[in-house]
Formats: sequence, C-alpha cells, structure tokens
Amino acid sequence: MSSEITTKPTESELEILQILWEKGNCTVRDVHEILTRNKEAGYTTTLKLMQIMHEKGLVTRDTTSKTHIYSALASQQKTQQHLVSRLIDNAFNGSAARLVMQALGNHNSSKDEIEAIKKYLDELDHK
Amino acid sequence: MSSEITTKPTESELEILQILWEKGNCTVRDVHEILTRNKEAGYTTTLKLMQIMHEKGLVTRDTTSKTHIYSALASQQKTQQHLVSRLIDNAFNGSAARLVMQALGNHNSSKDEIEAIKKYLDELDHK
DNA sequence: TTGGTTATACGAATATATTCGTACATTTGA
DNA sequence: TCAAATGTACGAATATATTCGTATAACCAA
Repeated sequence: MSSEITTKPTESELEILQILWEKGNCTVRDVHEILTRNKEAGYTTTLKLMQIMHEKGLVTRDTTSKTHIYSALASQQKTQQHLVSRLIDNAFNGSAARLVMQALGNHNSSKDEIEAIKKYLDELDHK
Repeated sequence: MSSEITTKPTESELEILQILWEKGNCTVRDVHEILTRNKEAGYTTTLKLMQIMHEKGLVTRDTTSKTHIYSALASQQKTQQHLVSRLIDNAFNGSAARLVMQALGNHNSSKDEIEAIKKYLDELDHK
C-alpha cells in the first residue's frame, strides 16, 4: 500500500484543487485571481491555504525560483469518488440511485448529458 | 417567501437528521443509541447536538413531558438537493452528469437500481 | 420517603478551518 | 542604485464544530 493522500479536502481546499485540476501548474497569484472572481479574500489567505495543502500532501510545488509553482497531487478521480461515496452514505442512506435522481432532477441537465448517462448505464448493464 | 431553514447541516447534524427522517419522532436516547452503533459518543454530546439543531431550526421538539420528543424540520428532499448541488458545483465543475457517472461507477448498484434510473431518465426526456 | 436512574441545561475545553497582519527576502524598473 | 512591488513564512486572531463535565430537576422503585 503506497502512502495515502488525504481525499477529504476542506471546502476551501476543494476550490483550490478544482483550479489546479483544470489549469495544471499555477502560482499562488494565479489561483488567487481565479478565486477572487467569486468571493473576497486576501492574498495571504490563499497563500496560507496552499501552504497548508502542501503540508497535507494535497499539492506539490516547485520552489526553484522565488515564485513557487503549485500543482495538484490529490487525484481528481479519487477525490470525487471519495466525496460522492461520503455523500451517498451521509445523506442518501447508501443508495446511489437516490442521489443520482436527485442530481438529475433539479440540476437541469442538457439532453446531451442525459444521453451520455444512458449510454453509460447500458455499458454498466452489459458487464 | 417563508422563513428559510438551514439546508446546510454539519456532518454530525446530518447523521442525526438521517435518523429522524427514517424514524420520525425520537427521544435523544433513541437517536443516541442508533448513533453509537457505529461510533463512540457520550450521551450529552448527542444531547447538545440536538439542542443546537433545535436552535438552528433543523428540528422541532415536544417538551410537554420531561423527556423531549424530537423530529426533523429540515426537509429531506431540500437538504439532499442542497447537498448535491453544492457537491456538483464544488467538485464536479457544475456537471451533474459527471457526478452521476462517478456515483454509479464505484458504488456498485444493483440491476434494479440501474433500471430505475433509466426509467427516470426516459421520463426526463419526455418533458 | 429516599436514593438511584434518567433527563435537560449550560458552560467550557478541544479540535479544526479560515482569515489576515507583519516581518523579511527577492525582483524589477525608473 | 534603491525604492516600490511582489513573493514567502509564520504567528495569531477569529469562526465554527465537536465533545464532555457538572449542576440540577423529575421520575421511579424498594
């Protein structure tokens, strides 16, 4: 068993992870600027968060130059899986199906999305 | 607009809500006993949690007799909806479909469950 | 009746997450 | 060159969640 990475980031950490997953390598400033499109936050707040994430092993960073370059270590797939499982257990009595219906019901998905899911279900069936 | 109820319970609060949703009316002891099947906790801890939930308006209680009877005020449907939406935004870049696939992929669902979801998708289609 | 059991209320300790100020080093451009 | 801008490190304040001890009242059974 390899050394495990925390797949339970806090809410703030998750916001940052999402950015890193999408953008790849980022400076603190990069992340900070994207973050503050939606909400107020001081620069050092973002910095501190990312330092903590580094301590926890959620991200790596290249410190060769003064301005450090961060990237995600926690895998998107594993993290998502963990969060979904937890939600299913925590709020849906263990029933994935109930969560799925809830997710599809209100978060009005496009026809394309729904088609994609159907296809996916068919594949699951044939295993 | 009626006075709103917090649909963002903490993790501990959610555990208790789940019990109340399923069982209906419960004393603190009822809840406590179910809770401690899985994990350690002192009785007064459970009590305090439920008192806080009452302050927040997540539950009501009947205090006519010495032993109070609690029941959920936060609706299961709304709470679940809120949690799912938040997860979709927080960890799935707003894509419900991606969450759904993640949920179905690993949380090995029964054939019945999958059939139910398909049916549900068809209904969605025809709206 | 009276002592043990069971209940609530409440304050406080602990844990965790979030936010930011300040000190100090490096870079940059006028 | 050297002052402003930009960066990191770090400690500490604040906010929130969780846990539990203690006081005290009500109930019950011998």
